[in-house]
Parts: sequence; structure tokens; C-alpha cells
Amino acid sequence: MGTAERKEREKHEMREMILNAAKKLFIKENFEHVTIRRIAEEIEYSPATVYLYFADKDAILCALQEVGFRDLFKRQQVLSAIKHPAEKLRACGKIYLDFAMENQELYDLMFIMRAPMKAFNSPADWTVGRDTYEVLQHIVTDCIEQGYLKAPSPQIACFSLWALLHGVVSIFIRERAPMISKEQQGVVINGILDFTMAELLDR
Amino acid sequence: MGTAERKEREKHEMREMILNAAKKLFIKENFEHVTIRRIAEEIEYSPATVYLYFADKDAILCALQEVGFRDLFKRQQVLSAIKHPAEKLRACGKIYLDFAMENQELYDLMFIMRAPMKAFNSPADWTVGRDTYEVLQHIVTDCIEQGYLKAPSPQIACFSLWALLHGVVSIFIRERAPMISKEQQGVVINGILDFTMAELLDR
DNA sequence: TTTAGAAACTGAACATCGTTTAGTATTAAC
DNA sequence: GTTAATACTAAACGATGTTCAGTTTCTAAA
Repeated sequence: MGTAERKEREKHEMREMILNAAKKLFIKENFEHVTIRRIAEEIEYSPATVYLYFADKDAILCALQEVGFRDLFKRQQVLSAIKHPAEKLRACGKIYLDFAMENQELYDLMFIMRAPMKAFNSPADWTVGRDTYEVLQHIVTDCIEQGYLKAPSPQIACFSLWALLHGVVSIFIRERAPMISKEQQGVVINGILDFTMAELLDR
Repeated sequence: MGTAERKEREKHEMREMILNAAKKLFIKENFEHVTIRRIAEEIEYSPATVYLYFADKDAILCALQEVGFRDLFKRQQVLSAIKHPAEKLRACGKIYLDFAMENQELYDLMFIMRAPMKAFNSPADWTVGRDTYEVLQHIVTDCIEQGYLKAPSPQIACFSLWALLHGVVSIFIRERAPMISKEQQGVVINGILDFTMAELLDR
């Protein structure tokens, strides 16, 4: 009989419901308003029920990170259509920047917030972004091998590039750029992408 | 009579006591353990007394930011001894990186945490880091004017450089680099500084 | 020196949070 | 139909930021 399978499916669906409710609250409210009680209200269950499907709040945020990384990884798939490594690198950066600015709350959860990381014993256990990072790594390596990029090591070049992109968007998301208005942010981001690519490539 | 002046001085001293207690808790405990009750306990007053000197917790964190920025600005003063713009730029980056990694909790408060920013109505009101940013701006401008750095505008170059440095340290501080162990962080930081300066300067 | 009023301070409470537990419904298997 | 497991929840716990009524301390004029 398929009752065990049904139970399994129902359990999975309930976890999805919780995650969707959390994501919904995340997007349309401030992060501080994403509480267990509000999530429970959203799915029309009691707060205690949430704890039957997730160990604690951090586990929910951690699971929501995965949703974000899957979304980013999906966006990266269009890169396979681009052949030229230098163009590919620029497009990869553009995808990252667009994702961050269009999903600021989710990006914050993925790359800035402390809470979801508490679900891990060691930082080394946080492998959820590995796939997306490897995409960048391959492109940078190709750029170096084909002579479009000069760097002491692919690792340093790759990490530097990521750090630059993350730096830009996290300064905006956490509102540390008073000299740049919200309206200017888009043109500054494009300017930085242009500047960086010009500096790095085709020398 | 000097009683009004004394009152003023005592008020100021009390604020300093509160800030020192907050800073102490910040350094030696996790941020989550920095509570009004713990601060009050530290200075041997009741929690309610704290609110006679600061509007709320965010105001305390905001004031603590200023302490951090003054510390960073003080470190930047040694730069005036360096004459060569390119060397000066590298030293400025090194100072920033060292400050961040040696005062991670304070850096977090200054550049990452949301809470202290709530004391402002608009992001444009956050001018506390202006002095330290202007130091970098002047150096970058000098580098461009004297031909050591090619950039479409000093603004873009300056912001890019800051974003890169902030990106690196914030990835480490918020534990988003599972591929790099704590022991490796120092060499990676130096590697990035080398790589960046080699790319940007002396072309 | 006395005393009224201001200033400094606090105990106790409020609302809210994440989380736990004891107990109640619902369901599944024999 | 009975029983055991499963799903669920009301109520509470401890901790948080914050407020307020009330007490103590101090100051300045009488």
C-alpha cells in the first residue's frame, strides 16, 4: 500500500508550504517581520507545528538559501550559449549583479545574513553555493588559458572578481553608499562592470 | 557656578561608560549577547537608565560606529608620510584590510549590520564614514592625475576599489568562503592586494 | 537650614520573539 | 473495534527591547 509514500509526500509538501510562506514574507516584508508565528499564520497552522518540519528558524532560512542558489544557478545556464571566454565572463558578472539587485532580500540571506549559517558546524560545511561558484571558476580558468586574462592563479583571480561583485551589491543592499542615490545604482554597477572588464581583459 | 557644566560632563561620561561597556561586550562576546540588560549590568545601573542617555539600542550601535570610524581614520594618518601615489594607494588598501580583519566585530557594525543604520531617516544622512572615504578618493585622484591609474572617472575607480576590499573582508567575516580556511585568509588577502595593484597600476 | 521642585534612577510591567512540553485530536494497522 | 502511532496545538518558558509610575537624590531659592 502507498500510505508510507503518501505520508512522505505530504511531509515534503508541508515543508514546501513553510518555505513558500517564509519566502513570501521575506519578499514583501522586512526580514524582521519573518517570524515563526507569522509563517504559521500564513500556512494556517500553529507555530508549534512548524517545529515538526524544521529543527529551528535557522534551518528554515538555510533551506531558503538553497532555493536562492538554485535560482541563481538556473540563470547561469544561458552562459553555455556564449562561446568567447571574455564575453562569457562579462555575462556571468552581469547575471550575478542582476540577480542580486532584483532579489535583494534573497541575496542578503544567501551571502550576508548570519542566521542561516548557524545550521552548520563549520564554515567548510557550507557547500550550497559550490555549483554557482564553479561556473565562475571555469570561465576564469578558460580566460586565463586562452590568454584573455593574466593572473598569478585562477583561484585568486576568481575570488577577487567575486569579491568585487559581492562588494558592490552588498554595499548597496546594506545601504553603505550615501554618495550614490538609488537611481544611480544601476549606472554605477554597469560602470564598474565596464571598468573591471576593460582593466582585466584584452591587454 | 559650574554645576551646569559638571552635569553636562557627567552626562557625557555616562554616555562614554555605556559605549565602552557596549564595545567591550561587542569584542569579547558575540553580537547577539550585546543586550541592553548586559550593558546595564556591566555599568552597574538598571536597564531603564540606559534609555536616559540613548534613545534606543540602535542609537548606541550608531554611536559605536563613530568610534570605529575614528579609529580607522587615525590609522590612515600614517599615509601622509608616503609620497608616491601608487605606493600610497597600496598602503591605504592594506590599512583598510588590516583594520577589518583585526576588528571584525567593529567592522561588521560599521559596514554590514542593519541595526545602526535605523538611526537615520535616509541613507544619505549616513555621513560618518565620509572622512575615511575621502582619503581614498584623494589618493585615487592623484594616481589618475599622475598617470599611474587609468579610469573613466575617479568616482568609479574609487568605488570599485572600495567594493573589492569590502567584498573580500565581508565574505570572510560573514563566513561565505568555505573554500578558504581561516589560516589561508591572510595570504589570500595579500594575494588579492598584489593582483589588484599589478592590474591597476604601472601599465 | 529648610524646603519645594527638578533631575536621576529603578522595579515592574508590556509586547514580542524563538522554542518546548504536555495533552488532545486524527489516522493507520491489526 | 481497539490500539498504537502520528499530527497537531494551547499554553507556557525564558529572553529581548522598551515604557512608565514611583522613589530617591540633588539643587537652588526662601
